[in-house]
Amino acid sequence: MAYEQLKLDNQLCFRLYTAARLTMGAYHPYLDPLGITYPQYLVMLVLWEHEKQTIMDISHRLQLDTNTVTPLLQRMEKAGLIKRTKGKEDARQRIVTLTDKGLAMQEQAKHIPECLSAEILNHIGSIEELTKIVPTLDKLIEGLKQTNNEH
Amino acid sequence: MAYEQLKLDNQLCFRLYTAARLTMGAYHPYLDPLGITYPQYLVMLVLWEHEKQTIMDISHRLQLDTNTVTPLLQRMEKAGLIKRTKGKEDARQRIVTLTDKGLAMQEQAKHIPECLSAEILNHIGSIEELTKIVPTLDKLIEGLKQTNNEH
DNA sequence: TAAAATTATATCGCAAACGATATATTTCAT
DNA sequence: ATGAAATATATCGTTTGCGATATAATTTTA
Repeated sequence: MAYEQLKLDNQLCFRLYTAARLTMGAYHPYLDPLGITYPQYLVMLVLWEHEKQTIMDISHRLQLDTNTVTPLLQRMEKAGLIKRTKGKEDARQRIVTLTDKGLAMQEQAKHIPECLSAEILNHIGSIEELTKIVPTLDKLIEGLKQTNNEH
Repeated sequence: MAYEQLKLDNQLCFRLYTAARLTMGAYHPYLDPLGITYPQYLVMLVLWEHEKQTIMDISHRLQLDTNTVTPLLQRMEKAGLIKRTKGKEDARQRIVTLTDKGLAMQEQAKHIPECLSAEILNHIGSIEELTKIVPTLDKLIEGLKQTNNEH
């Protein structure tokens, strides 16, 4: 009935879309106790790596536009995880820093990656198989950044 | 500063999340002329494969809950792409079928997959490398379905 | 140096996702 | 056959994601 290339099972993107959503779902049991969502967890990862960052830094790092990141950070500020202060050198910028609460959360979060790995390992056999696809995903991401910039 | 395992570059999920979003972005130039979004495109793929489906069928196929699919289908019905009729045997069910407009869209859409492939190929070198990760993604997805059902 | 272009962030509106809850219909148990 | 459990779908509320637009500060250009 349908064209072969239009079948759902032949769509790489559908797999990425589904894998991404289900993986975020798998984080739920670990992030709920911390009171943060998966995108907020990503922001925390970025800030735990480098304490002081502008909105631009964060949005570049996460490949998200500021119209997504700004409200995200506003909610995180309201939750007491971060502070947003005006830049001194460039007053357009906002400097984002962790609060004590945000910094302390790192200790509670440090086991999350291995918990996730263990849980997936239970159902999939080998983690090596997953690490093997990382370089391809990175290439794809780099390629798509360019593709999307052209339009 | 940060724990090694908490670094963003060590997160598989972040790659999936980013790859999925950027891929959806790459569909934009092709889906905009059709007036549909990427999730709506997925629903069309499902319906082009099997004309008559219940909400359950569609949501199982796309791994989405009905609370996502129902509003999606309502918008698609308003756009004149599908019809939703009460099931005759089981009145709880809704049978979703394509309108003429929805069916005709298949012709306009049939080149989209190869356009996407070509575009990615431009920036990444080989499509084979991408097809190689498909079995791993499928295993991951199956594993995550189970993981998420346990909680 | 004043106007124009650029840059950094914010706001708005809409479409997804998804947890929680509600409603209607069917099936099951007694 | 009737009340209870299960099933299919819908609704509500919140957070994301993102295009479009606005605002404020900086840099560039004439």
